[in-house]
Formats: sequence, C-alpha cells, structure tokens
Amino acid sequence: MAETIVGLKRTAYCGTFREEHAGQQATVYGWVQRQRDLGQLIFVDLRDRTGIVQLAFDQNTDKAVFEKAFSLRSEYVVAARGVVRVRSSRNADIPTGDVEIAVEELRILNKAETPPFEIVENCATAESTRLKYRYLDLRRPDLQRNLLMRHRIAKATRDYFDSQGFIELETPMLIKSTPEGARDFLVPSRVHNGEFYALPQSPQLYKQLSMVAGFDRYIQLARCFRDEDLRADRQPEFTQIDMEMSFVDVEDVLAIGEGYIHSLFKEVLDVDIPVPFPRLTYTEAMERYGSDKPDTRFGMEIIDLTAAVKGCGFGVFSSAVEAGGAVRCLNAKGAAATLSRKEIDKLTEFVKGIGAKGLAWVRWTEENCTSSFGKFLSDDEMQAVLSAAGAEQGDVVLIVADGSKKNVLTTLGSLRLELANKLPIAREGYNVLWITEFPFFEWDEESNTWVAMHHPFTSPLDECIEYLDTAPEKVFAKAYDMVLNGIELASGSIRITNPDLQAHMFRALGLSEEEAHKKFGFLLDAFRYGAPPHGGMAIGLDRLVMQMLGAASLRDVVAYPKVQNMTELMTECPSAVDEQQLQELGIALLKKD
RNA sequence: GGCCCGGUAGUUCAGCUGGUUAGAACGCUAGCCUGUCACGCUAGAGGUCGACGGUUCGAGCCCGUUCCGGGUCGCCA
Repeated sequence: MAETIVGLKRTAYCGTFREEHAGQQATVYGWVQRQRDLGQLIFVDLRDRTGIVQLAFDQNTDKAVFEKAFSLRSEYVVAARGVVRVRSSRNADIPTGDVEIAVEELRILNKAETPPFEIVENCATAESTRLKYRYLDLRRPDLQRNLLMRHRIAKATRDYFDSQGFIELETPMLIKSTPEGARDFLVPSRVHNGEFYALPQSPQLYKQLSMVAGFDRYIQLARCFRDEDLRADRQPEFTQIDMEMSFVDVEDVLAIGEGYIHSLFKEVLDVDIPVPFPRLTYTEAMERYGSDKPDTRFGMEIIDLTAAVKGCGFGVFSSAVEAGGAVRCLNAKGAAATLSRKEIDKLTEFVKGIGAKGLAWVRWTEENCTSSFGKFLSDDEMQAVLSAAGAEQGDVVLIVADGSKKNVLTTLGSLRLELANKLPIAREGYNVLWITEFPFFEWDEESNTWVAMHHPFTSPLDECIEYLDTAPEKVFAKAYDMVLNGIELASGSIRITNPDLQAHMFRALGLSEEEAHKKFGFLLDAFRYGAPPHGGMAIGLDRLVMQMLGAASLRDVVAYPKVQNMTELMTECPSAVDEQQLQELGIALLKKD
C-alpha cells in the first residue's frame, strides 16, 4: 500500500549531495533508477530532475528497512531519510559519487509497473514508443535537460525584453480567420452556428493594434498554429517570441534583435555572438548562396560562368545564356578524391529531383581531368570555364544551366548544402546574420498575379514606392530575416502606417477596397485614429532552442509534440466527438466513402 | 497528394537460397552473494514475425492491399 509523505520534508534534491554534506541528516524524494542487491547490502540509485544519489541499506542495521529496500523496483516513487556519509568506494562517474545516504526510514509512495523502455540517457527505443509514453520519455535526463534549457531561454528572453522596456501582452487564441498564407485551424462557434473562430497563425494584427493602443513596445511568447504538414523542424503548434516596437525604422529593430541574441547566448551558453550581425540583401544572398537563409559557416559560394560559356560549343550552356538565364557553378575544392564518378551521378539525380534539368561537371584528379561536356568544347573554351571557376587539380566543378536564373541559383543553393553533408566540411559555432531587402512581390504561377511575399502590411523601401504600379519586380520591402546556421530563426518588417500607401498596396495586390475591409477592416479603422510608425519581428522559439541545444528534431525540445500525421501518440488526439457536441455546434459530418 | 526508408520477445536487433521447435543482448521473475554503482553468478518466463489476402507441399522471408512510424517534395503570406 502506498505510504504518505506526512512528516517528511525534503531537505535537498538528489543531485546536490557532496562530500561537504557528510554527517548531515537528509530527506530525499525520487524515482528508483536501479536497485543493486548484494545479499546483505542493497544499493539504490534514486533519481529526481537534478540527478542521482545512492541510497545504502544494510541488513544488519535495520531488518525492516532492508526488507522494504529489497522490494523496490524500477521507477518506484520513494522517500528516504538518513545520514549522508562518505562512501567506502567512490564513484567518479557521477557528481554525487563521493557520498551516499545511509537510510534510516524508507517510504514507498507509489509502486510502478515495469516501464516499456529504460529511463536512461541516449535511449535507443523507437521514438513512437517513447512518444506514446511521453511522461516516461520526459523523465530521461536528455529531455529533462532540454526542457530545463528551454525554460532558461524563455526566462532570459523575458528578462532581456523587459530590460529594454517591452511589456508582455496576451493576445487572444480565438480570432477571426483571415485565409492568407497558411491554412487556419478553425474552431466552431456554438453561440453562432455556422461561424468559426480561427486559432492564430501569429498575433500579427493584435500586436500592430497594440502599437496603435500606445503600448510602444510589446513582447509575447506566443503560441501559434498552422494547419500544414509537419517536418523535423515544423510542428502545427509552435511558440514565437513575438515583438513589436513603435517609432522605429529597420535599424532600431535589428539592433534590438542583435542585443537579444547576444545577451541570450552569453547568458545561457556563455557564447559571444559578435554584434552587429553581418548583413546580406536578399539579392546578394541568392546570388552568392542560392538561398535566402544561407549557412555561412562554410564558403563554396556560387560562381558565375555566364561570360565564360557565352557562345560556346555546348548547347546546354549557350542556349541557357541566350534564353536570358544563367550558367553557374560550385567549385568543391579538393573534393575529387571523395566525389567519385558514382557520387557525382548521385548528385545529378539529386538536382534533377529538385527540378534542375541536369548537372554538368568537371572532375580534375591527379591522373586526368574528365568532364561531362568536354567533347563539346574547344580547349580554349574549357580553359575559360576552369579559370572562371577557379578550378585547380583536386577540384570538382558542378555546373547548372537553365533559362531561369532563379532556378539555377536555388538548385545550386540546395546542392551546396547537399555537398556540405557529403564532404568533410567543418560547420561549427553559431553564425548569425540578417537577410534584408526582400522583394515585395512574388510572381505566382498559379494565379498569374503578383502576390505579397510577406503579409500585405509590410512597408516597401521608401525609394521603391514609385515602382509599385509600373514595375513590381523593382519593389523591395523593409523586411528582414535573422538566419542562424542556415535556419530561418526570425522574420519581421516595418509596417505600413500610411493609409494612402496601404490602399495603394491593396490595389497593387489585386485586393479590392471591399475585400480589404472585410478582412482587415478593424486594422484599417484603427490606423485612421493615429497609428505610430512601427515594426517588429517574430523569433521561432522552438527552432532557437533546437539550435542552441544542437537537437536534431523539434520533438526533442517540445514537451508534448505531434507526429507527422498530426496526431499526438499519447492522447491519440484528434478524436471523434459526441453527436450531441456536434449538434450544439450545428455541425453534420459528411459520410465517408 | 508524390517519392524514399522502416515495422520480428517489454526494448534494441539477428534470422542464410522459402524448409524441423524463430534466436541473441538488455530488461523482467526467482534463488545465491557484505561495497556495488551497466554489480556478479545460476535458473526461468516471455512471440498474432504490424494486419489482411495471394503464390507455394511449405511464408518471418516472395507478390498485392492496407495500417503505423520516420525523412523529404508539394504546402508552410
């Protein structure tokens, strides 16, 4: 039968005992990690969130206590009171290894069934099994550590923004659906049958309204929801460090972002991130790395071969140039030894898989210099290619040609990352940078219109406003992303606060005044009553924690994550609901085939 | 929705060219053991080979369907 804790008060957590505590009385609570029965001696490792302490039992000291210790099994919950003493044989492997507690009183607070997997660090058990018993998985030291770190990061975040005059506001979870961007999670209304709330994809509009309300600086660790498919770094619900500032321009927001990251890494990891962060415009990032979130921990930048191959004998190259496209390459320095012909063929399959027509290559080994296209080029032309690529013996040059320059760049961007994974390329430390001046519009092939690359309240750069109607491709935004080691960590912008400009933007996006008002009327109304210039950003807390911990999956830094098919294995949600619940909501389900 | 990978004891895995009663380690249970700390030693229990259907004299293995999990593309303003 389970015993109570009445009369026993914890004096210290298990992981805190040291030699200096020898001789003291101690009471500890925890879970049985392991029981070692030596006949007349029993040792028990007792675990709580701070670590492990050894409990010692001697048959000749107290028979009754010893019998109880004998009955202990893995994960039993116990209280133990006794005297801290120095061990006769110390264990250098754990922090409390110099001491043990000679137990005088033992209470079994709860028994436990044998767990489906061992509660140990680096558990090899399949993740799905661990997620089904997440409460046991979370007992493991790895996840305890991760979530403790997450707590410290959240705490440091609130402290930093508080120190800078930000105040935390809670914005609603039941909000108006604005079907832009990602799919909304909908919540049916009981009082208004046939109508729905949406869960927020972000508190974007509320934080802007809070600026109109005069709070000046806002911060929230905001839960956000997007009904889109999962990835290793994407959950349907996630947490954003959402912030907004009044009376600022781009520089002010970036300075706060830099101050935050710098102080966070210093405090939590004791790492110095140099400020200010390097900056790349979107255009530069695409040209040099083929990505708007480049991993700048290594080089291997994209090289332009267009001039070198113009009018050459290889049709794939010359026709790409003639079509107004591009011919560009990566030079994998010294990779000839690692990248066999077969490996290069795999890379060709890789780029085809992401939409490229093919991959041309040169492999320059000690013995010879072979290529996929040499026979189409004169010696001079080949020389021009090699020299433009900066190729030397030992290099592999990988070339992509296409009528669309953007395709060439994004293909090489992906290939660059693929190569970094295959080759022994060192990627260490934390490399943070800003990507600025994003294009305002993006051409949408499906609808054949220009659509906003960010939300429609993003302000264009002042000097671009004149091109709004005439040349959308020349309009760039006061939008910026923070990139950490190739991961998009944060995204933000300066917002439009000029009603005329806002109306202009809606027109440019093909949104009628009526539609705009139906969707965002409350915001546009608010802006008529004195909106301060403002801007901000949102930092992905989950991804930030993941990066700071070096975790491989978001599921390692989220306490109760969902799996790929959007279910939660522990509670098995989502689930069917009662007919009565549906009736109250005025919902009838379609019959499934 | 597409593509790729996986599913055998509680857990991690092995299982040959389709062939007798599906194995190992850890864990679990019991016994022995006074300084262990991944304690040791001895013995034991434990299986719908994800499910369904097919081929075959015979299927863990081959074929089809399906379920579950992972990665990825689409998607994620």
